[in-house]
Amino acid sequence: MAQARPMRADARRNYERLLQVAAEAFAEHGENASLERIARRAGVGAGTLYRHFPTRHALLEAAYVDRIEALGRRADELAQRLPPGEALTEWLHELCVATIQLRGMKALLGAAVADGGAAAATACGTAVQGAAGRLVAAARAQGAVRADLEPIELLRLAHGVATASELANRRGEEIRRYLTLLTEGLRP
Amino acid sequence: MAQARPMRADARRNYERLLQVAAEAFAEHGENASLERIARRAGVGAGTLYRHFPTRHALLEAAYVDRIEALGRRADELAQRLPPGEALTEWLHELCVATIQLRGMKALLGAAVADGGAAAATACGTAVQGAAGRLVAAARAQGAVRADLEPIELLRLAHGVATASELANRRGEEIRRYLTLLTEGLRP
DNA sequence: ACCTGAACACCGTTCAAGT
DNA sequence: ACCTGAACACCGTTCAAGT
Repeated sequence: MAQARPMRADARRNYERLLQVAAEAFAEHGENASLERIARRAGVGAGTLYRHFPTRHALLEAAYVDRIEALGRRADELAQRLPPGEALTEWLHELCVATIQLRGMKALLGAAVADGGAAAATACGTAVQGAAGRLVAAARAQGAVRADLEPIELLRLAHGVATASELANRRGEEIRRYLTLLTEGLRP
Repeated sequence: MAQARPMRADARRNYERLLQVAAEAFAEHGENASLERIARRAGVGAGTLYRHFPTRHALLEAAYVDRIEALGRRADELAQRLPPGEALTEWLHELCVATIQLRGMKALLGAAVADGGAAAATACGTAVQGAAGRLVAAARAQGAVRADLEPIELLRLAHGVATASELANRRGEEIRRYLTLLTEGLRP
C-alpha cells in the first residue's frame, strides 16, 4: 500500500509517535487501553488520534501489523528448515506465544480469523491466513495432518489453545502441552 | 450457604430485581454491561447495587450461578444415561453451548477455570470443576481418554473450543466439529 | 438496616477555532 | 492540510444524608 502523497512532516511525526505509544499501551493494558491517554502520552490532541486512526481497531492493527507480517514470513522460514508437520507445529507455537505475549494481540488475531468476510481483507487477516494456508497445504500433501483440515479452523483452534494457556498463566508455559493435546487428540 | 439472617423485605426485593436485570444485561452486552444502567433499570440507586454486589464479578456470578450449577447436575444425568466417553463429550458440548449462548457466561466460566487458587473456591469453580472431575475419572477408568488428562486442562481446552467456535459465528454451529478435532486430534 | 442520588474522576468522540 | 482542546454524554464508584 504505497502512500499516494507523503504526509506533512508534523503529521508524520504525530503518526509515528501515536503508533509507538499505542503499541506500549495495548501491550500493557490490552485492547481497551485508554485512547485519550495514548493521545496525551503521545503529546497530541484527541482529534489528531482520531484523524489518523478513525477506530480503535485501526490503531490496534496499525500498531501490530509489523509483528503479524513477521509471523507470516516466519512461516516460510520454518517451512524451509523443517519437515512440513514440524514446521506447522512450531509455527502454531510461535503464533500462540505472540497471542499471549502482547495483551492487545489477542483481540487483533481474533479479529483476523473471525467470521470469514471482512477479516480476510485486512493486512493481518491476509498475512496470517496466507501463512496458515501454505503450511497446512504442505503438511496435508505429506499426510502429516488430516485431509479435511481447513487452515481457518486450525487458526481458530490455535486461538483457542492460546486462550486456554492464558487461563493457566500469562507466561505461556502450557502452550506446548495444550498444542500436543490438540494435535494428538484426547484418546489414549 | 444459608443466610444467617433473612434480608429485610425491601432489600430482598432490590436484590432479586438486580439479579434479573443483570442477567439480561450481561446476556446481551457481555461482562462489561453498564452497572449504572443495570441499577437504573432495576429502579435502585447505584449505591444499592454496590451494597449487594461489591464487584462486577460478584454480580456476574450471582446472576448465572443457577445455570452453572444446573450444568453440574447435568453431568451426572449424562453419566447415568450414557457410556463414560460419550457422557463426557456430550457434556463438553453443552458446556460450550452455554459458554457462547449468554454473552456474560464466557468471562464467568473463564474465571472459574483460571489460574488454580482463587477460582476453585467460587461456587461456579466448584460446580464446574467437580463435574469435569467426575466425568474424566469415569472416562479414564474405561480407557476412553488418555490417562494423563487432567480435568482442569480439559475445561480450559473446552473454553478454547468455545472461543474458536465463537470466532466462526455466535450460533455455535462449529462446536461439534471443533470438539471432534480436539478429541480425535489433527493427524490423519 | 438499608436506600438515594449527588459528586467526582475518567473516558470516548466530535467539532469549532486556530496555524 | 493538519492540529488543539473545549464540550458533551456516559460511566464507575463513593459517601453524606435520609428513612
